[in-house]
Amino acid sequence: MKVICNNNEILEGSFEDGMVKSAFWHTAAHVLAQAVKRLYPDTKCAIGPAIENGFYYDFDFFFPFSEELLPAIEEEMKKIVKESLSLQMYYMGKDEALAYMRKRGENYKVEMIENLPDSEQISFYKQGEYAEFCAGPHIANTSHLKAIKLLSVAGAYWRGDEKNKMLTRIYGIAFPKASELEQYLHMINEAKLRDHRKLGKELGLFALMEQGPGFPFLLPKGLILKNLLIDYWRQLHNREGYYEISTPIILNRSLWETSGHWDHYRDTMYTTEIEDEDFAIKPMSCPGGMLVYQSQPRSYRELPLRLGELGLVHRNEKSGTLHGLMRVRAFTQDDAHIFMTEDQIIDEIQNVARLIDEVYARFGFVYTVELSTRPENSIGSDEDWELATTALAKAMDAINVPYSINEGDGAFYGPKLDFHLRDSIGRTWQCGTIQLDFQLPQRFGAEYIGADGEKHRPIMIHRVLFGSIERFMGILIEHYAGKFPVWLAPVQVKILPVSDKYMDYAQEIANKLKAHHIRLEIDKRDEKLGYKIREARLDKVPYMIILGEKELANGSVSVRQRDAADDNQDMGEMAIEELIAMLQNEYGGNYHD
RNA sequence: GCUGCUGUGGCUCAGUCGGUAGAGCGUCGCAUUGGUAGUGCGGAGGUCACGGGUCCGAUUCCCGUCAGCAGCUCCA
Repeated sequence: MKVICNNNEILEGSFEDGMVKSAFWHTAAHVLAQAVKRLYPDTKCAIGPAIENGFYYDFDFFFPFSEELLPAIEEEMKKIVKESLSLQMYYMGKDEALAYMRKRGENYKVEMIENLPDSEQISFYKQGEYAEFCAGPHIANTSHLKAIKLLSVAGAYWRGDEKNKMLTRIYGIAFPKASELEQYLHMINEAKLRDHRKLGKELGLFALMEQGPGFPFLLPKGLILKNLLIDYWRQLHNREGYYEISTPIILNRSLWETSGHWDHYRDTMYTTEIEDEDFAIKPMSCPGGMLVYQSQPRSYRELPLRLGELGLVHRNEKSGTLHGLMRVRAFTQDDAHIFMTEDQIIDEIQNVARLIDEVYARFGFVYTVELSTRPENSIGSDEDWELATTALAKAMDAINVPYSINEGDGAFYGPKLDFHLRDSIGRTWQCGTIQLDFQLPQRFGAEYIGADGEKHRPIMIHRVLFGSIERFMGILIEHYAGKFPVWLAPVQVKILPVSDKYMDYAQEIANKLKAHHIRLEIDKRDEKLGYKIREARLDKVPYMIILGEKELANGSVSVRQRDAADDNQDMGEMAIEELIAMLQNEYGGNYHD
């Protein structure tokens, strides 16, 4: 496939090549715009790039657009593909380009061109009657776009600013072959099957009720999962020299004014009144941690002082942002605040980064890291920000963890390292974060007595590993597609008696397993074995054991194991001790025992 | 919050071009004591999200509210 770049340079490559793929989808976006202009000439085109999976184009339609129009546009796109239009690349001066776009009434394009430097030669790409100013590259001919599918319609603000007009964004995907498109659509469908909202309901993990939008209910099995994560967390933090604390959920206004939240975070906080005084429900646990630090005089010998807290926080998130367990209004942050001297910064950041890496590795996650720098609406001096940002970068460099820079996305009190995990359809969610903070200790007047007998100001790290335990659970559900490893499975073993004649034996076996803290259920229903197996399989239970005449006579159990292919493997008959040893072996990380 | 779409028994979904609703699964009862992906029969269960309007009559049409879905903005 040929790709045409600026200066009319021609490159040759396959679709699998990232640059070619991007040119391919970018061209598809142009064809989408061309089709829309043919069908609805008065529509204004804004912007239409290639994205990670496919492409989109933002339009300003002169009528209310609805999804039902997509098939017609898709048909028009197919016509354009059949016309086998060659792409031509040429330059225009800024004035000429402006005149061209003004004449066509493309006010969004005009605005974009106006923002370019005066001297710049503006590259245009043209196929057939449709020309668009664009940095390229594009594929050389529309005929390669054999398989096109428009996927969805959504609103998107012009230039991504919610103060601007909302445009209509059309998402699509395209491939050189129909079979590749089919395969892609199949994959999307498979991914949807592991959506944590669907699985959470099917597996009885959590529930969302309209009586509490954004406030998830954890069902018995979901709470087992959460508690297992907490057990694991406590064990790690014990090992790492943290103290666990618990601070109040409601604290008074003056505390939030001191911390700066009242000024910087007010919209997201739930507030209340107690005897005519303003209070707020905590959106973060940091001020509480700060007060614990200050509850007694501190010596440099105590530093670094690591205070962990599983804090239940509430944030008034806008309704449109809520999403299953991933984005909620109440969640448990596995927070910790580390108070330390300046020369302990690098070590402590590295310790936390290693801890995050250890935790994510335990679940088999790959993650990406972003370093977020000073935002506009921030507090503190330039020097402090500079020092803090450099410290975070240095710490990551020292342990060889790659990261990208996210300009201006830091917390209002300091820069941060964010750790992102992926959900089943490729959306990434921030989980872990490490934030360095010089401001809070200052605002609260925190101190410690140094070796020199003088008072000094500590520096503070805010950090979370899971981030939100609820969000982390959501990601785990999708990551494992509900098939939790034995140590995390809410039910590890399901006992299936062949008939109620073997119920006593089932209870006897259950008692033996329970003595080893194995989580189990007995299917006591009056149903046939095949039916019980089917249901146990849908529950994605790692092991089922079958008890009937044969097992009773031999004092044994028959075991079936859930395997990766979502099938069940018959492991045959074994002694109960053998089963327990096997489970304990797989347990590895069970922190109950 | 914004744009678009959706809202029918516990779940998944039919249906009503306006005359107050149905299936499968689940649940309950009875029969069946069954050996590796659904035993048979029977019963219960819904003011069709909520409020208002139009109409002789609204679950169906219109408006509003709430909730959900996709995306945007924001964010753990």
